[in-house]
Amino acid sequence: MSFSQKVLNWYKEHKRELPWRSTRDPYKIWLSEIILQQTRVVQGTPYYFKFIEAFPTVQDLAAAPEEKVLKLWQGLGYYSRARNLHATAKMVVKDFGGEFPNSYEGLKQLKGVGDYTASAIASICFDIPEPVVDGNVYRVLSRYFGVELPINSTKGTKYFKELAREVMDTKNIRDYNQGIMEFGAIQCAPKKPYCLLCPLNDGCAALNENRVKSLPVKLGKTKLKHRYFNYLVLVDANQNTLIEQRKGKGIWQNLYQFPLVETGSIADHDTMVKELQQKPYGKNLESLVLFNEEPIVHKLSHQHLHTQFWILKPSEKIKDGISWDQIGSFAVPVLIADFIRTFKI
DNA sequence: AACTCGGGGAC
DNA sequence: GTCCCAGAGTT
Repeated sequence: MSFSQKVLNWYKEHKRELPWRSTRDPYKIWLSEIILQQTRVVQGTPYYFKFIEAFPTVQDLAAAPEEKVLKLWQGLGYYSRARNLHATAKMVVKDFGGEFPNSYEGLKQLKGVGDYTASAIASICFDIPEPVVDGNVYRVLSRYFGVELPINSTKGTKYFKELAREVMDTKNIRDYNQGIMEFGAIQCAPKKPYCLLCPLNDGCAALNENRVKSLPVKLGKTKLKHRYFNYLVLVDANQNTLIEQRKGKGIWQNLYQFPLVETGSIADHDTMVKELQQKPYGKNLESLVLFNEEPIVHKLSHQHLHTQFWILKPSEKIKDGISWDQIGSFAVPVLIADFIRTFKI
């Protein structure tokens, strides 16, 4: 039996019933694929339901303000996905009459839709024989065919895409593509796959050569940066506070946060007093109190954010502030959301 | 080709 | 602590 036929048989037997598996609606498939980029199914699924409920159609999504899209996306990470999601919805409505492109090349031109996602939508919605190559597929192919090229190298990326194209089932591309990803997620798992009862074990190069543990090969990660954040939590006599929107490049673009002072190391009280001289509200303070004695270390992929929250009581009322109970309506990073949850005025 | 961009779960 | 997740975009 062929590789692809074994994958298809396994999939038929073991596939999970997922909410986007029962439709060919390009809007729903596209939404699910964007949500699931670098995201586990269990983490993304609640967001899929939230978005479908808030925006049943691409027109609804396109008509929404970006802030509402970001608020719904809050907690899922990689927020450029949400911004691109919204931009693409607007483009589909404005330029394409509300219809998604029905070709691989057309789909790839959408913001946030790259090689993988274009192949996924094309195959799942339109039965176009394009192979998907996600993290699961890299793992399955590298093990079964014993490929040692790094999956995140230029040569590796090209090689695996060609290999995936050679072994795919063009007649059942919709099920095959989802099948090989599901197989990688459940059977050919990253750690301790149960090869003993794997239906592909006899032809698996990695298993036969005892290389399962060392495949796939991946190039080294870039190293960690440490940053020191000091958030200024203003609370005036009216229970108003100040927030601002992150602009420009970097993390959390377009999300909200408290005014931020970034320092080169952990800041003490004196340092903050000096820093505050530069702020319009920082010169006349009734009090400046550090909320968390031990810095909170918020961990991102490539950065650790050592964070202190400073509670400021200004002598005068804040202008351009918001009342504290409005704060929940803004999209904020998890770091800020966690603080808001624990801090009671 | 290397870097950036989040958060969470499994181990 | 480490690794990885239905990757894409920028430099």
